[in-house]
Amino acid sequence: MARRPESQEPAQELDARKAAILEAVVTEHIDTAQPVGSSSVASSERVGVSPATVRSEMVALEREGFLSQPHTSAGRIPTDRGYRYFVDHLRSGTLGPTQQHTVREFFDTVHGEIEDVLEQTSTLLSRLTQYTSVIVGPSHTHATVRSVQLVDLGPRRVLVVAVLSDGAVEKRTLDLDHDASVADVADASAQLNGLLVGTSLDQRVEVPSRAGVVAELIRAATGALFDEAPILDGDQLFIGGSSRVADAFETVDTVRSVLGILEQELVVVSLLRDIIDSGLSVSIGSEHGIEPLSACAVVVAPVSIDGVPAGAVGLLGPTRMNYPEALLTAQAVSEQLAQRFGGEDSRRA
Amino acid sequence: MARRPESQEPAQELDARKAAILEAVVTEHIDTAQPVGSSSVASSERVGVSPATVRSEMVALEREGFLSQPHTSAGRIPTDRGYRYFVDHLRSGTLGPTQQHTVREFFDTVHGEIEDVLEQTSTLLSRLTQYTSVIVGPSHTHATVRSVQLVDLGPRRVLVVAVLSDGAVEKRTLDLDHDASVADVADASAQLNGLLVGTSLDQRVEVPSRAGVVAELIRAATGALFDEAPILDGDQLFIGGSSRVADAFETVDTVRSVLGILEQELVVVSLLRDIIDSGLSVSIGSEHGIEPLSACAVVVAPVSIDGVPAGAVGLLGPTRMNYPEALLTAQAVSEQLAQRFGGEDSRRA
DNA sequence: TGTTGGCACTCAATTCTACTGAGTGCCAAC
DNA sequence: GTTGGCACTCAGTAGAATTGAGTGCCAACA
Repeated sequence: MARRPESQEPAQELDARKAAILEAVVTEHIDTAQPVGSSSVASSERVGVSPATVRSEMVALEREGFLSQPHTSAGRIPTDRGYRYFVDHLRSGTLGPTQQHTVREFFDTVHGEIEDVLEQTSTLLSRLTQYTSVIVGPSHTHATVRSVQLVDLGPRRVLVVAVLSDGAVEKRTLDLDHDASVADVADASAQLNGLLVGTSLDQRVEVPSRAGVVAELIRAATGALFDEAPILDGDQLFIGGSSRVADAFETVDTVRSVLGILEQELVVVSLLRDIIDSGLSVSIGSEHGIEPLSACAVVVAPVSIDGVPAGAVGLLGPTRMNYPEALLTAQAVSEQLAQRFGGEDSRRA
Repeated sequence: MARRPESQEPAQELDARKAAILEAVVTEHIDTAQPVGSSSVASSERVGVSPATVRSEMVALEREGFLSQPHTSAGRIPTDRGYRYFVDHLRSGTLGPTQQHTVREFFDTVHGEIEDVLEQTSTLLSRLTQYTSVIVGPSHTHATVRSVQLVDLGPRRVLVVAVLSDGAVEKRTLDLDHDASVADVADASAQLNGLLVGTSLDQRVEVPSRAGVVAELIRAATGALFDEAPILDGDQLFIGGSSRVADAFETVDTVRSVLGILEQELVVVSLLRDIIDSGLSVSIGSEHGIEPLSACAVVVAPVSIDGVPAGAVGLLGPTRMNYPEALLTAQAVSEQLAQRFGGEDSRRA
C-alpha cells in the first residue's frame, strides 16, 4: 500500500517553467493519448520558450522521474509521479455549467430509498465523466436496532426483520425444527423487541437460556441476525458504467484484469477507504499497490453525513484521465449526496 | 425478436454424413477458435471419408447456410445456423464428475437469504464455465403482503416495512410534513396491517379518505408501497464474472458493447424471458435480435419453484461457446436452486 | 549564463515486395 | 459416388526501404 502522506515525503517543488512544461505535457497527453513533443509544448500558452529549451528541461524532468520516453525518438509521456505532481498542484476550478445542471436536475428528480439513489447516482457519474464510477454506501455496523419483528411465512418458516436506526432493513429466514403457533411468534416478536432495540449489530447480546418454543425462536432470531450480519453485508458497493473500462484501455488483457478487480467488492471498497484514510483524493497507477490496476487512476470524494464519514464516491479511469473534471464531478456529487441524506438542517435547506 | 418455434420452420435435417461433418467443424472450432479445414474434419472419428469428399460436402453445407468461409483459402467456420443445428441435435450427456461435485458442495454449504444465494450462485456458474453468468430472481409482483409495520426513524421520518408472502421485504422512507406521535405511528401501523395484509403489490387499494395524522400516515405509506414498487423493483438480476466477457472476445469494441448491454438490466431480463417463453434454451448470435450481442450466445435454464416459473439461470458466451457443458451446468444449477427454494416436500427430501 | 537555431541521428511506424503454406475448387481416374 | 492430384487463392509473415516526428548536441548569440 503506497500511502503517501505529504508530511513524510514533501512534494518536490519544480520551478515555474518546469511546472508549466510538465502541466503542458500532462494536459496534452490526457487529451491526445500520444507522446508529447517539445515543439507542441513550446507552442503552449504558458510556456514562453523555444522547443530547444523545452527539450533540455524535459531531460531534467525525465531525470527527476516526472516524464518518460516510450523510445528515443518519441515525445514524452507523464509518469505516475508526473500525474501526481499535476493533481497536487491543480488550480481548483469549477464544474462546467452543463454538468452542474445535470447534477442538480438529477438530485431534484431522483427519489426512492438510499440504495436506489446510490445505484442511479453511479450511473449518473459514469455518464457525466465517461469513466467507471464506484460508490460505497454507508456501513450499518454502528447503527442500532429500532425494531425487530417476526413474521410467519408458512409451515416452520419465520422471517426476522430488523429495522436499524439509519433506515436499513436486515432480514433473515428461520427454518424451525418445531411448529410455532401464531401466539408463540407474536410473543417471541415482542420479547425480541425488548431485548434488541437499542443494540447495534456488531455487539454481543445476552440471550436468557430458557427452554421452550418461544425461547427457541428468540435464540434462533438473535443468532441469525448477529452472527451473519457483518459477514455478508459489510458495505454496499454500486458500480456504474463498467463498460467504460473498455473505452479506457486498448488491450483486452487490461480490460479483463480491471474488470476482474471490480468484481471483488472487498478489494474495491478497501481501496477507496485506503485512499480516503491517507488523506488523499486521487490514487495514481502503482500508488495503490493493486497490480492489475496499475494502468488506472482512482479519484475519490468522501461522503460525510452530518459530519460522520458515510461512504465514498469514486471514479476509475486510465492514469491519463481528466483529473480536474473527475475531481470536481465526484466532489459535486458527494456534496449532493451528503445534503440529501443529511439531518434536518441540511435537508430542509 | 427472432423466435424460432420448431413448428413454423421445421429444423432442416441433414443426412448422417453432413451432420457428422458439421458436428466435427463445430466442435473443432469451439475448441480452437480457428477455421476448420477439410483434412482436419476427414481425420475425425465419425467421418469416414477423404478430405476431397469432405470438401464437396462442405460446399453443400455452405450453400445451405450452415458453414461460412472467412476467405477463399481458409477453412470453414459454423454460422449461427450451424450452431443452431448442432445444439438442436445434441446427444444429451452428463455433467463432468468434478463439476457435479462442485455444484453439490456449493449448495451444501451456501446459506443465507435468497439474494445472497443467487449472488453467490452467479459467481459459481461463472467459475464453473468460464462464461459470464446471469441469474434472474423470482418476481415479487404476485406475492401478497404478510405484514406491514411503521417504524419511527427520527423527526418526521417514518419507515414502512412490508413483508411479502415469499419472504421479500420492501421498505420505503416517508418524510412527513407534520410530527407524528409514537401512538399515532403505532395506530397507523396497526390499521395498515388490517388494510394491506393479503393484497398483492400490483393491485389497487382503497384507502379511506379521512383526515388526521394517522390517516395521513396510512395514505403516505400505501402510496409509497404501491406506487413505487413495480417500477424500481421489477426483477432482480445477478451477474457473475463479467470480466469473462474480456476472455470471450478479441476486440475491445465487442467487449464494450457486450458490457454495455449487461448494464441494462431490463434488456437482459427480457432477453432471458424471451428465450424461455419461446420454448428454447439457447439463443445464438443474431437470433435474439440484440445487435450488440450478435457475437454472443446465451444458454438459459428456467427455474421453477413448486411448478411456478420463478426466474432463470443463464450463461453468456461467444457463439463458439461450449454448448453441451454450458447447458448441463445451467440445468444442474437451476435444479439445485429449485430444490433449495421449493416447498416443504423438496426441501426435506 | 541561459537561450536559441541548426543539424545529424534515432527509431517506431508505414509501405512495399516476396514468399510461404494452409486450404480450396476442379477434374480425371477409379 | 469417391478419391488423389493439381493448379490456384489469399491471409499471414518476413524482410527491406522509406518516412518523419522528435530527440540530443553544439556553436552562436543576447
